[in-house]
Amino acid sequence: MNQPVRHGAMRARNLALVLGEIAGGGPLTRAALAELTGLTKTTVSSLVADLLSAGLVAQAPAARGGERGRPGVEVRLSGEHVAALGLEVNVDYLAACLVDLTGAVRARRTVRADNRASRPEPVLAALDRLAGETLAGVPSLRVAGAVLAVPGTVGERRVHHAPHLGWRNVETADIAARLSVAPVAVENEANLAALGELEFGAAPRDFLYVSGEIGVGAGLVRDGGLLRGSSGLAGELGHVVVTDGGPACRCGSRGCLEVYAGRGSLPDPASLAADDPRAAAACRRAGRALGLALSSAVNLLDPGTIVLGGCYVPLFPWLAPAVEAVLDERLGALRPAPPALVPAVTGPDAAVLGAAGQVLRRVLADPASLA
Amino acid sequence: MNQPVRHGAMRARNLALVLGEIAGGGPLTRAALAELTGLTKTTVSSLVADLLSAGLVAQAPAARGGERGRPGVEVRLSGEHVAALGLEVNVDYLAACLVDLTGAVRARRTVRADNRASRPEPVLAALDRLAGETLAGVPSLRVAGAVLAVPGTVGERRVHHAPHLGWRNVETADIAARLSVAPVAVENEANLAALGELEFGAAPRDFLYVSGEIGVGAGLVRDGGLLRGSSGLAGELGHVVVTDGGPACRCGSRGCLEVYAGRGSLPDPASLAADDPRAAAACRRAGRALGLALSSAVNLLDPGTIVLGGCYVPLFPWLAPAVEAVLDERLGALRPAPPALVPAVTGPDAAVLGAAGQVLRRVLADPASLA
DNA sequence: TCTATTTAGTCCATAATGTGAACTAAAGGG
DNA sequence: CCCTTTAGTTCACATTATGGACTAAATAGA
Repeated sequence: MNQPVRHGAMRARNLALVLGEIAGGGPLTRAALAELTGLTKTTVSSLVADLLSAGLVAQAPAARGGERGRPGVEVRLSGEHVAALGLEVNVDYLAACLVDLTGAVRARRTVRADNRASRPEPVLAALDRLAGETLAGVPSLRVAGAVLAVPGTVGERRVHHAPHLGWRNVETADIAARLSVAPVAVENEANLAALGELEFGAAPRDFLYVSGEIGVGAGLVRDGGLLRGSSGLAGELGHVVVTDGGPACRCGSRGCLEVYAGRGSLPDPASLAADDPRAAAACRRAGRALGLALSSAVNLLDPGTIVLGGCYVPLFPWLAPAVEAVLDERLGALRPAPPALVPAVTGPDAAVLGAAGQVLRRVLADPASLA
Repeated sequence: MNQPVRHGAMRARNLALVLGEIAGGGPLTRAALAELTGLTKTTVSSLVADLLSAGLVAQAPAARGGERGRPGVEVRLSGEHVAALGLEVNVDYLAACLVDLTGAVRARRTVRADNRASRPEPVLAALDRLAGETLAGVPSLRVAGAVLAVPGTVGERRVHHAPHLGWRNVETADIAARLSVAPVAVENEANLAALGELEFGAAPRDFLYVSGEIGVGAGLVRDGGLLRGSSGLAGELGHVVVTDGGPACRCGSRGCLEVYAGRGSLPDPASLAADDPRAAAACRRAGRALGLALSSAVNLLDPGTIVLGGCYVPLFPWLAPAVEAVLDERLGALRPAPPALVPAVTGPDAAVLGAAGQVLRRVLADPASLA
């Protein structure tokens, strides 16, 4: 941010501006791009030429319906040259997926693996093999980088603590050194799931994603970016107070949301479908606790929408009424209306997809670094 | 953000870069600026010439202690030309203050006024008179703009709701039209107090400011900027759950923090100084509630530091131990250490100072708009 | 005191980049 | 077949940063 702006930086920004319009607004002619960006036709032509030679965009004559004038040439994102790798280490599986610039998933692999109380080295070796197999199927794409999703707290330079994996203070640089792609970034799984929902799901640009897994996490997406916190530990919704002095939580405290609404406290969706009244009651209890914690989160973060993901998705029809009742009750007078509550649509792939999406986002934001 | 970058924008950024270094790093010579910014001496000289002719900086020969070589000319912020107006409408007073570019308070006025259940027009007329009087004492300064602090929720274009003033849906444009300065922006009082603490207090760049008044508000400052929420309603710490089903709160819900730790529930600092055990016990109760709410806030927002402001400042020695005890208890295992807890230093002026500071920040971020 | 050295700041030719008007290209309409 | 319309390119020009040469002003040492 505090870098001087030279001619190169000016061009880099304009390159990103044009590429961003192409990515956001479908295929566009140079003339339309000039109109949209405010740049001259001359400049747009020159920028598009750079994007073409970098392989980021492709062009084709525009399909048109009888308008007068010379037909334009439409420029669109090219899926044929650049792609991004999303990786995930989770408690009982490893996953990799390759997504091209257009957002199309070109290859995907998942293997079961018990990573409880594991050491990073063998897990990363297995992950690197999986990544290699994933790339092997689609050899012509240049991989612009990878992002790794881990279920734990991730700071600037290291994974602070991933309790279910038993990892503590694992340096990002060490992780990167054990993988055959570069560059590699590491990010919290719930955060990446939130971004996956943003880019591959139906979520608006501004929402709180709640990831219901063994633990409960949350990622706040604001204007397309994540709230990370001063040390990357923001969004620990699972340890928000529900009952002062309630049952003990594995974090050492008591009455946290995770105790009431973690996967361990939720019924099987099958028994709900079978109209088991005990399961429905358990869902209502969890929903009330989730509503209480979310009311605090809404007061503090003011998200426009709340997206329930992970294991909350199949339970959504039973969970949502209780959550909404508490939100209505607690958020009445102060704000116009409580945020909308919706289920996630990306499913268990959200985190890997979000991880790949982060790489794509970096490419779109700074195409000059590839050209 | 999605604007094309032309030569003019390039220069504007570099102008801001140089001015930012001058503002942040005290008086600096052109050579030092070139070193710090990465720009060439030539460019720095040209940029400084623009800043000088805009009246934003002044220069004077450097005081030096026997080094060899030609002595440099030190460039520093000039307090003689540009200033900012901070304004505040609160429940029982109006305030205005004029701060020059160096951050020095050049004039300040406060008048008592009962603004409960008021209409905006007469209040703004009185505020405009107060602003006029404040400016009258210091006629040579050019006022670059004003920011108005109000105790309520503020969105992009309007004040949504200021319950204690009885204002609802008051348009920012209408407010601006009734004041004799321009441009005018409006912002929540707790948010501006947070920024006041940032710029005029001792807070780091990254903290949660808790404003204890009749209600309890909070402003999260991250990297020098504010977390506003999707509709400007973030930071409502006062209505975070402390006890599900606790005593009724004026927001219509129950067991909110405000019930336990609003000004109405806190003892008089004088009785604490007189060692009244009942007052100390009340403080401990409030502190425990504040600690519970803050533990949720820390889990969600991960601030590096928590600054207690407003009426919590005189109570800090009695309040802090209870708050810290709860934070230690609830945040133990997950993060390295709970955030530091410190009292605010700016006092009741925090909001007006922060308001003026916002104008200064805008000038520093975009000096080209004035030049 | 004079000269070398060092550091600050300016001058000027050059390079990068966007602008805008003129121009060329390619379509449809009459 | 020519006119009009729209797309895209060419070229002279403006703006701005660069970098080396130059000037300015101090101290150190002979």
